[in-house]
Amino acid sequence: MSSLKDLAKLTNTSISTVSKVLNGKGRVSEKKRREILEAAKKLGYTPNYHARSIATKRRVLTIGLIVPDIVNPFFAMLTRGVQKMCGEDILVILMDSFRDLEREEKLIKKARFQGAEGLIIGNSRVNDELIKEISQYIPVVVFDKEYDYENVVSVVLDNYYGAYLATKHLIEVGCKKIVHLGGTHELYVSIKRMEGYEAAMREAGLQSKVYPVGYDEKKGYEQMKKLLSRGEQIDGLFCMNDLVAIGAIRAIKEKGLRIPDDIAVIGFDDDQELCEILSPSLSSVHQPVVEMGEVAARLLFELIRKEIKIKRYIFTPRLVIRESSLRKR
Amino acid sequence: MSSLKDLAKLTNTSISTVSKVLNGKGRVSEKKRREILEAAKKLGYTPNYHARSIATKRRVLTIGLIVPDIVNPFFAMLTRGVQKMCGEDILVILMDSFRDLEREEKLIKKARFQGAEGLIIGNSRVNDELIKEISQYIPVVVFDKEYDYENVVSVVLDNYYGAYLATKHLIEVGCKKIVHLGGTHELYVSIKRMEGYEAAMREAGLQSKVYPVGYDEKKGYEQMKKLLSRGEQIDGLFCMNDLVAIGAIRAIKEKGLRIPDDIAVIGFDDDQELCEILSPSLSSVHQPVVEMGEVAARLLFELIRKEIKIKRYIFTPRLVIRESSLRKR
DNA sequence: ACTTTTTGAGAAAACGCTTGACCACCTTTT
DNA sequence: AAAAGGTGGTCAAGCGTTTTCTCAAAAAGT
Repeated sequence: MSSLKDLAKLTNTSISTVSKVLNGKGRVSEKKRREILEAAKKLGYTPNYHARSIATKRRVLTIGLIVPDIVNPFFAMLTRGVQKMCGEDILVILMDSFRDLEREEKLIKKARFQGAEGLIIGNSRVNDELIKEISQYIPVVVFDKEYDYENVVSVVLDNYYGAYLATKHLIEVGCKKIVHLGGTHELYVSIKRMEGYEAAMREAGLQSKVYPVGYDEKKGYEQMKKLLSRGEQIDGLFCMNDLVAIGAIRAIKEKGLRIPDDIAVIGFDDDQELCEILSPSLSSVHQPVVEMGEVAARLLFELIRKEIKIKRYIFTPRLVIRESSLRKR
Repeated sequence: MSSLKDLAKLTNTSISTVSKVLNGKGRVSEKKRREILEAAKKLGYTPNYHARSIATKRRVLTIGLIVPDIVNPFFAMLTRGVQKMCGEDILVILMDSFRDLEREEKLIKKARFQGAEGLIIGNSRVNDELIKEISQYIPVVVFDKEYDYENVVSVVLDNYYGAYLATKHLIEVGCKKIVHLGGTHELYVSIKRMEGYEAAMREAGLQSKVYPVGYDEKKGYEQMKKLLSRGEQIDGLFCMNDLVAIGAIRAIKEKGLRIPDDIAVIGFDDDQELCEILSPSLSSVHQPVVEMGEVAARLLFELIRKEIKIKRYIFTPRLVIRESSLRKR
């Protein structure tokens, strides 16, 4: 990499002159200007952003956003919310961990050495110790899990309540044999959703049945197919997210069963565009994701400026009932 | 913001000692160490990343990725591809323009002052002059449009051919009155798709009918509803992307028409997860988006290192036929 | 008690850049 | 011809770090 020094040497001028030419400041003769510009091109000079940044004392605030899967609409919308709050002057470095735990850990550890002054971690599976450690160095906002560390703020949806609402709704439309296709037990979100489901079932005196599945359409399809083919009795299905629900629906249709009459289905996340597009349209527990992203970013800024007031921000979910669960009793 | 200097002053030590403590290097007495750590906490010291970066001469390569809409799966997948190629050590600053032209321009202009050493611009509507100008300062990789500027590389899908393929397919399954729901005329992609459609129609001696619509489900729905309600004769529909197709399908269903028997529909982009989920599943022109993202990133690196060989990289689309167009003649 | 080694701490250069102060030289004015 | 003003350019300080070198003081060895 070439520097101003190199350019100055090459053109027999001083560093300051070169700098002035390149920035269009001060007065410099046309001749020298040309020479310098030419030399710059020849050496392929690029200004060192860091040096400039420190010389001008202009600090560009940079935050890191770590998501497990940017293609998942949930995280895409989260990202959108964060970006909205960041405007044009705060930088967001996006890191997709591809649901790879090892990669996620590396990303988290490296972030602060890469300029991030704060971290928003969407739905993580890394252990608490790492969060604790990293939060000693830079502030962290996490989703869907509450921590009691000083520099960590949680933005969570009340997953328990959302699951409870969904399950109760299924019960109300007359389902008796309600199954829950859940996520892995590593994830706080999954656990809470499972608990909410179980609570509603218990309350109604029904027996709960939980199958850990995963997060995508394929997993939902496979699991549901398996369940149906071994003759499991199901008339209601609460899925841990919309994608799983969609997969399950595919399996149900393939089996020739009707939705919602044979099996009523409800998802979680409420990716509106997706849910409404489907036929039958998919009932789901709505999370105000974009808003959550905005709040996360705002809280992170406050945390960075050390003017934080709260430790967590809880959003309350809302049930969106569509065709997939609207059964006439 | 506090600096090492402040800490040194506060603890009556030197800058170097403070630095050593904070980095756990060299030897420092336990007493001083404590004092310094405490002061650091008190002042809320955060190391200046830029200063460190320049002192250690470690340059973190940073690139900017500008997309019009991260929630759109196309761009989400693009992002994923870019991230894949970037691994853990190259930083991606993501900027969502929210399809706001003004914002997009600002983002592009600012990027280089914010540390980006290269720019990947996904599907832009900004004028060529801006691209030309900015590419004098930092290398640019663009999608879907070919430029003849020195520092710009294009990664494009052969949109013309894709549209041609799709239209021809509709013709082959027996459609006669094929309508194209297109994007705006500002976008190169849209134009190419329209041209491909028109070419195929001309070739078959059919009359083309193009309606500029937009990019999302709602727009597709509204336009199609309008067309149907005014009694337009349609038996085939080529949509400029999947979302528009989905909206159109909703309108068609609402009208009580069958797909593909009354109207065969085909989309563009082939967001697999989405297309397969639908019923009927949606035929679409497939773009290898993730791969395109990877290639874009790779080319950008080469451009930054000035070892670029090519000016553009063309991907050839492939038709994925599913239920929505599979009509028995 | 004297030398040698270890330990703790500071001074200073360097990283690449910006910027205000400064200075020669050349014009123009009076 | 002297003063005043304009050019074109250099010097040097400063931004916040890291890191090597140096040095004094304390600890250990003789």
